[in-house]
Amino acid sequence: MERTDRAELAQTLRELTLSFLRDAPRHDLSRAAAGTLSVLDRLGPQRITALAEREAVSQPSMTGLVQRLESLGYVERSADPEDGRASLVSVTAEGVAALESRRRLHDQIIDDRLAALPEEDLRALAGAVPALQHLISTTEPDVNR
Amino acid sequence: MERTDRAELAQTLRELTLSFLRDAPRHDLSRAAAGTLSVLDRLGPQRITALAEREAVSQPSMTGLVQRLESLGYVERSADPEDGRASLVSVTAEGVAALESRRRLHDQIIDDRLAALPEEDLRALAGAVPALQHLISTTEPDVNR
DNA sequence: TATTGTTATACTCTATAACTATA
DNA sequence: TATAGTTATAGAGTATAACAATA
Repeated sequence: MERTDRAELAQTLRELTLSFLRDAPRHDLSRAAAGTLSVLDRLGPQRITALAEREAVSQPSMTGLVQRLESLGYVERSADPEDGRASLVSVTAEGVAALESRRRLHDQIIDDRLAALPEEDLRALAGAVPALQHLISTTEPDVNR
Repeated sequence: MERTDRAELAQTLRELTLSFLRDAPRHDLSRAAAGTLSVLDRLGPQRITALAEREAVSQPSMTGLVQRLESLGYVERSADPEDGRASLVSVTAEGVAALESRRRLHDQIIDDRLAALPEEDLRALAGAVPALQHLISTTEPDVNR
């Protein structure tokens, strides 16, 4: 693929991301909140520091986020039996439900937009699904949110 | 296209969006800030109310955003000669430069990820570019940011 | 009266710096 | 000393309600 073609593709993907981003305010969970719940859901209880690194936020930010999620009933905290300094955060059933609700809502918004496209476009997009999935995994081990 | 296939496509696009979204904190301009500068760049001076509607934020939020952009030197305000109540916001050369810098940075981040894909995936994505552009325009008249 | 915009107020989410407790 | 986490503080960015000025 030519370098200029790749640049055009990158630009298109940037525009697509930003166009979907405008829909984000309709959700109740922030990106970091949804990402944190997803990590806890898939990987089990985690320390504050590990969550902060994964979500690319500071440790104090993650402390505050966990406190907000705790007050919403979406996560619980327990002492780490192996390290008296650390605590382990785990997701609750309510947290999993909120996460799935957010995913369904977001999928529905995108699906509504797809429904407006002609069949030809949908075929082209369907053909690109494996490539898109590879692209997702290029730098991002945690995307299923 | 089958409904279930479309749902899978929607899910893939959601995951892609969120994986790119994690790169957003590296930029200095917020989504609303970048979108506002882009509108001013392409459409010329606009009223606060028009900008608020376009960016889907409240009028007071846009007032605050414009004040911050003004203090950064990215926009200027002048009186509307046709309506004493209104003011017109316009982008400065510094604002355009900041906008373009942000676009280049984001495109580069995405391009770096594309560079890691095999040629086969790139071909599939290239074939989906027209469809992606149509998808961008389904609900979003302002995406070139 | 209706519209344009600002101010007042509050909450979320982010950051850095300073601190406490444990390793 | 180093690490895990919290608290203190500040700023960006969002909202609603109340207000001033103009149409």
